[in-house]
Amino acid sequence: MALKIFNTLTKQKEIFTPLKEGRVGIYVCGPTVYDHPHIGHAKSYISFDVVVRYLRYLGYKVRYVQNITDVGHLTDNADSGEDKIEKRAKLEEVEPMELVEMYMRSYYDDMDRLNNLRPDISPRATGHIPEQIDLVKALIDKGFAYEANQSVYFDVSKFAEYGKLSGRKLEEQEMGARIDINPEKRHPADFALWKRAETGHIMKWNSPWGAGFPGWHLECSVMSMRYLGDTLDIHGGGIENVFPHHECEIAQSEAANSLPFARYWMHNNMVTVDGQKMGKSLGNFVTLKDAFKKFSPITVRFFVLNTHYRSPINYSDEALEGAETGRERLQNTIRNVRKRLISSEGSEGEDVWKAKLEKYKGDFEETMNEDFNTAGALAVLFNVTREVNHLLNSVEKASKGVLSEIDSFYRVYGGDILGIVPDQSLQIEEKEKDFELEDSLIKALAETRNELRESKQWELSDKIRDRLSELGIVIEDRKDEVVWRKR
RNA sequence: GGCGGCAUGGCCAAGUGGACUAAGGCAGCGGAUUGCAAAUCCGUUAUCCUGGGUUCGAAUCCCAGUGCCGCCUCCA
Repeated sequence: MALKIFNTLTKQKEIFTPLKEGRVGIYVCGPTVYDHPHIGHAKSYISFDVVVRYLRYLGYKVRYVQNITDVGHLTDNADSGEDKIEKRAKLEEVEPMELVEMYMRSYYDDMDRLNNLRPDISPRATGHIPEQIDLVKALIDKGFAYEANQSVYFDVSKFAEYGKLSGRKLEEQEMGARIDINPEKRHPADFALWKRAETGHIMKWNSPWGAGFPGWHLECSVMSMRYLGDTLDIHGGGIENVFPHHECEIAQSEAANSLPFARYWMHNNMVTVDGQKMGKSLGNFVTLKDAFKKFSPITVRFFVLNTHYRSPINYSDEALEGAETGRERLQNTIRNVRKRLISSEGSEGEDVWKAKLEKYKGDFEETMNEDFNTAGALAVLFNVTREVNHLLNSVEKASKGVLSEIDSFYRVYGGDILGIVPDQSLQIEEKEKDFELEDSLIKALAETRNELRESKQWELSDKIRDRLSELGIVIEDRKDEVVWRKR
């Protein structure tokens, strides 16, 4: 059983083998930090977070690089228009780098809440200007690029394989269909490597061609190769970047050093809202901060993982509510296991459960090995949960041995790999001072209520339960205990 | 105009030639449990967009049609 990855380059699932045994270098296109992250970022970065987590689970030493674009991304298209950062900075009356800091923090803040692990390296485009200039020089020297009026363009006609990722042929494209053809270019499909800074442009650097700034595609080539070598194992990003962004990355990288740029190209599909693509420029995007007001970040994560990364998902309150209920069910069982663990003892039945869980591990790996089928992986978790609930409801008490086997299963498969099971949910909660007070108060009420129940004073005992329910506290009368939880 | 993708129960969503008499979640219904609830468990709800074809056998492959979506401007 081996991990298979759908490679956009070959349009099929391939068995994954890294270039260097035991090590994986992965580069994922990061955000342009000029606004708060939205639900689309969540899908993309949760998907790749799980890819990285699963590769690590399989034993690979992974280096995960995800850039921060803080210059060169223009409003109209890759080669014209205003710099997005500069434009927004003017609007908010701050320095461009101040804006970048602001939204970079916002980005990491949201990603942390989604329980995405931080990349190992988060290089910034502005921190790699000399390297980018070097690559442009190399491309000019090799005849793949030309200077025109202090800008430098990549000559796509010189790179025979241009189009191999996206399946596009230059002659079939309707050039200038949607954007004006830039007269500086020899061929309309040529793309900017370096742009001259027009008067008033703030973010600019000196170069052999005059003051200017790097083209958008350039940073990814430069930074990925700098930290992962000339050939990456995996390059990931959103499907909308296949063309032109990734196609251009391949062209400039492979033209420069005549080596394959990336061995596996992975692209995640898009998030739609009401069936329509969500885009920054369309204005219909849902920011994560808004989503988090209604749903917990882990619910958003669950929602994303419930669909394969290459399928689109439609964001709606109904769908998120469904995800929330499902996630809570899972969480409840895990909490119950952890609660029982504290007071349990012995090890009866441990072997039986080890064998059971072994089977589920097999199921989990089998489905994840099929191009990271996280929806299938969640199904395995629910199948385990059904069986665990049986155990929890049975008359004989589960032993400590069994419960800790189950707990570690959830920690590894629900926690380490899928990231939807908080590490220490119970312990953290119980360490909080407020929690202790809250717990004693509710338990005091529950005791009183139980006395009322014993004397069959249903009206009063129900009133207590209803009042607590109004406050978001759910009371469950189990056979031998009363438990409470927040809704 | 060119390129690509998708269409599975009320909703979401796996599965992509034989163990599918189609996973899992949400919602519903019936039952167990409960003083009533909650939680949990059990049962129940699909022949896979339409029409052809290939095959011993198709949700899964091919052809045609219909519908939806993405890319060819920036976007994760």
